[in-house]
Amino acid sequence: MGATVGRRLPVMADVAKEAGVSHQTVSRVLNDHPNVRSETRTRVLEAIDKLGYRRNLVARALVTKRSRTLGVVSFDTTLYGPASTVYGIEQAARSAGYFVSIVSLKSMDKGGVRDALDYLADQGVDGAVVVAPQRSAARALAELPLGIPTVAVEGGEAGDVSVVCVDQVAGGRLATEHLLSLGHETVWHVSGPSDWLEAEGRVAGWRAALEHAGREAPKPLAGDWSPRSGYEAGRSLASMKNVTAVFVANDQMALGVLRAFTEQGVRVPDQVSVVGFDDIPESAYFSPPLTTIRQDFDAVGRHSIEVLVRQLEGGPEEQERLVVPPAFVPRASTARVR
Amino acid sequence: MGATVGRRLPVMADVAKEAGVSHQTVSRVLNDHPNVRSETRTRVLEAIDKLGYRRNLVARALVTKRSRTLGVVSFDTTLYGPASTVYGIEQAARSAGYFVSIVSLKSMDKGGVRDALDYLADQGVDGAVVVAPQRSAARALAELPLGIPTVAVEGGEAGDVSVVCVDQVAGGRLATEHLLSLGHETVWHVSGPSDWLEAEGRVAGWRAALEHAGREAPKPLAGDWSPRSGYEAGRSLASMKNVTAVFVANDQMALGVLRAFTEQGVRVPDQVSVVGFDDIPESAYFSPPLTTIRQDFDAVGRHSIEVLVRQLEGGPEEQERLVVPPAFVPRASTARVR
DNA sequence: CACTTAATTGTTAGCGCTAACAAGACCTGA
DNA sequence: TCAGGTCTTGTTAGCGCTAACAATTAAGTG
Repeated sequence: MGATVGRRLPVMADVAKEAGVSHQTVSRVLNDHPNVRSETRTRVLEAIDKLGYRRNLVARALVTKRSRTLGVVSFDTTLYGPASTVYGIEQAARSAGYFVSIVSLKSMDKGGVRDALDYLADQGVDGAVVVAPQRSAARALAELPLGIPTVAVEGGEAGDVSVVCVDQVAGGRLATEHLLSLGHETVWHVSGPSDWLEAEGRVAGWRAALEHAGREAPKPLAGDWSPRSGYEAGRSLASMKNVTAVFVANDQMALGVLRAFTEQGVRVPDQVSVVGFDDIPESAYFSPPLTTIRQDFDAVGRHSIEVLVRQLEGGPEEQERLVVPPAFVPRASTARVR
Repeated sequence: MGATVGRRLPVMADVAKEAGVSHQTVSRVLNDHPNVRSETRTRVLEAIDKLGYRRNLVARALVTKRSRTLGVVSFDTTLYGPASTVYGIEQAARSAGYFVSIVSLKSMDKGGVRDALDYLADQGVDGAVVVAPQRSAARALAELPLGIPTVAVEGGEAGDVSVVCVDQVAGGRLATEHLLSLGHETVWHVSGPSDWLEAEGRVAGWRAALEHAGREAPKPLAGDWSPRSGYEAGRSLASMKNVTAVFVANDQMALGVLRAFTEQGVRVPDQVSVVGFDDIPESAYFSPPLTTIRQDFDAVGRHSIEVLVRQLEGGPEEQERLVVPPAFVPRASTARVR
């Protein structure tokens, strides 16, 4: 860990001279080449330590044509879901020995996704993960000529890229079945924006569960994931007389629904049961604590990196599809109908 | 946007041949060198377009010794504050023409920060932003021999690195003064973990406002930012008779406090007023909607990049300190004392 | 012990780009 | 007309590293 000799950072040749070997031998030591005498290896290692040498990864990337950097394109990482997913991706990538370069987009239209991917490709990333929760993004990905191996997260049936996602349909079914099992005649639904695949999956699961139980599906109320839109849906629901159970497509909107119910004097879960989706850290402390469906974002992130790395490091190059199951989290916002 | 000729990606020499010039002229066009005949420039541009050429930024970085990539080290980007800050950083960096490489840490101890910075330096980043909200991280940063220009976000009086932060003391004062102005005799405080600079600043602001008004400061209750810890503090507070106003150091804990009060039959704001901190998207829909102090994370992120880029691009190299003011957001969780 | 084979090291070339210098084309004004 | 300058372009070198091959030395084998 010695100090640098001059003001110039030491390069491989400096280490070579110090150790009395050729720079190629230094390279061999650094790359764990088998055929290096252990005594020589020690000498080189000591020289590296003495000079405080650090390999120049840019030069290395130029010649190997691998940067050991992965790109991540995500929709608004301020939201809990994307943030958690990206976090999982980053952790997994780092422990697999890759750097992560992130592009967070305000809108996932085709142009945006293409530009982001071009941008990353320019930088020389070896592969990319695209968190593509909207149908538009998934389609863009399917249509784009991809220059680099790419994995889609929540990307629907995206062309010839591998996909890792949470089973949204199962989640919607889980929520709905829970409410039906409590004796509710039917279950209302506050959905996410129709362009989102996750929203669509949850609607499908809800509908399937109702149909399976032979119940009529009421017309879903459309939200946009925000607490505000949940609040508005909640006001509508509060004004109807026959609503006893609501499945809300995410926890933030569920918070808005709860707020509207509270304002209108509708007691949860006494009069109406509410189930959310996501299990954000706050939902256990809502009034009342929210029964919800947990998505394991961390697992999604980790898996996406596993799939990508498998493709990069000489896998069979075939398209994979990995589905992560959601989990039911019972809390106090649901109760048996009276 | 023509197709690639062979399977090999075109390089500068291919463009040069296509345009009938030397590769250096192509380089000049790409770098907006002044002395290129406009006719030649056009010819080169056409060749680039025809071949679908994209400059290899890795090779460029090797020779210029600038990668146009900035590193970001942050504490758990799953949290709203860090996530928003990193988002602001990323947007600002991109529009300034820089890539962003992110390392998100679970613990910001000295070793972690050093490793992260080394890691980024290895990758060849031109500079780094460290979101260092804990005292330990700030100290680590101050003591570390920094190889690259670095800016600290929320980093206290960090050695010789520039700092961008929100004025936490002013925020604490704002919250407390608001409560006092409503006629409350004193204001209780649920603080963040003592290792956090933000927590400390808020305590200081709270204390200063109370002292200025000649009031006794009660012993603060320590939390850890989580709703759970707020809930526990809330239960303690609910059991005391003389509590009429509480300033909670973040919105998540305030949610827990509200939950505890609701459970104990303490009505907010009729019996107790509550003020939070951060203004997370959910807080407008708490029960009741939370009066809070907003931090402009986006501005913090943007400013940190401005400062860093100024240092990188030949600024006067002097240490800067930029303070972003917080904003008071009145909602329904506070009321005049009766 | 000479002769093959393997282990270890060195030498050379080149990844794709920009910087530095060199050289030719083109303009001034006297 | 030509010396002096400015524009425009080309040539050469090299960033720091790894790959490919060459050269040297050590180790087996009959």
